[in-house]
Amino acid sequence: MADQTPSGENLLFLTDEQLRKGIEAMFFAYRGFTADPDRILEGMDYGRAHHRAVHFIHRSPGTTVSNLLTILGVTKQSLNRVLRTLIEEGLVEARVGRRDKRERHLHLTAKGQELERMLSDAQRARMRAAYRAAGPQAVAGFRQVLEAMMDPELRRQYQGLKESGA
Amino acid sequence: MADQTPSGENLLFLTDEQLRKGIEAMFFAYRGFTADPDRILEGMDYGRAHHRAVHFIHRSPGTTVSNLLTILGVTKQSLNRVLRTLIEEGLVEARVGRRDKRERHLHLTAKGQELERMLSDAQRARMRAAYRAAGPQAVAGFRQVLEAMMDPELRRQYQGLKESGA
DNA sequence: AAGTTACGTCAGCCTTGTTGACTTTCCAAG
DNA sequence: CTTGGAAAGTCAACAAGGCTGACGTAACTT
Repeated sequence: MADQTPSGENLLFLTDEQLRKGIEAMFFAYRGFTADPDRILEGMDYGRAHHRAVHFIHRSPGTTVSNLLTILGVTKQSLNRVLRTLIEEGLVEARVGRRDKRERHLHLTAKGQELERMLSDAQRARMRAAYRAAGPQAVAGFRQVLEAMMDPELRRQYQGLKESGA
Repeated sequence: MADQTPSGENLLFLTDEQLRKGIEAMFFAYRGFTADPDRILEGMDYGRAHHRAVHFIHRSPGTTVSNLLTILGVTKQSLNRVLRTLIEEGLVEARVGRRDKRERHLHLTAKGQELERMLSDAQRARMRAAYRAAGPQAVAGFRQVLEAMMDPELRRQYQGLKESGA
């Protein structure tokens, strides 16, 4: 219960300096994280917002617009602009719901899947390299800390995506 | 050298599914990461870009404009817009260089430090909670993976920031 | 004296986010 | 069967924060 080493554990990893380094690590790593897809997208008519939509439609085929809205955390006007171009250009198909005809169920077309694969190949290549360099133990820690950083609401969204994997 | 379990190690953490979960974890965690400062900033005249500038000026007092440019990875026009308002509103002071009078050395004023503290307190509180929940082992892994994800150029920038820690 | 560097600035554009207002469609409950 | 509200789409306007290109000035370097 003492102020120092409260549970006999070394708490040096909770110093402000360590926390600041963690913050900066997130900042720089996120830049790397988005760099490859951004590079691929530039020149095409699409951007990061399209990538996100395509990713989650791939991830949960048949998802509805409002589902996607919740996951992406943007307004429907914002999402709609993105979705409209994806549909117009034949990357995404919006099927009217069978049960509830107000809903649109979103699917990637062959062309959409092709783009998704290009983007996620690039992004996974970087993740794979990082994972491999750091090792399984580090990867487990990485995932734990990231999960703990999420808002509870988002954490549930995240965990709800199929194949939660331990 | 076989295709399966190449080094006798368990490589299940490198499956596409695991990599995708990692990608999604980054996405959702980054939202949490920026949420608190964003909340504080909204309503003020500032945004995320101002936060970043203030953070790195605090971190490296006396840094020059072009230094900051490199770290933030934006154009000088973009940074200038942000820096101008920070200087006008008395959060940042730009001192003409003693040795090289072309350079401007950036410092936070008392008012600037006050904002920096508000923002970083909020952001560190979340990091601290996440670190505490995950434990020191996990934190080490977290940092390792993030470093491995950075572009080499950015990794050097990151490591160059004082108090590298381990 | 000439060239280069650091910084600032004007103008204009793009992407991606926001509000607010309104319509259409459709399910479900009274 | 009507009606209330949810789901989706759309128009308009705006803001933040990126970008490019073109210039200007002061100061350092060769």
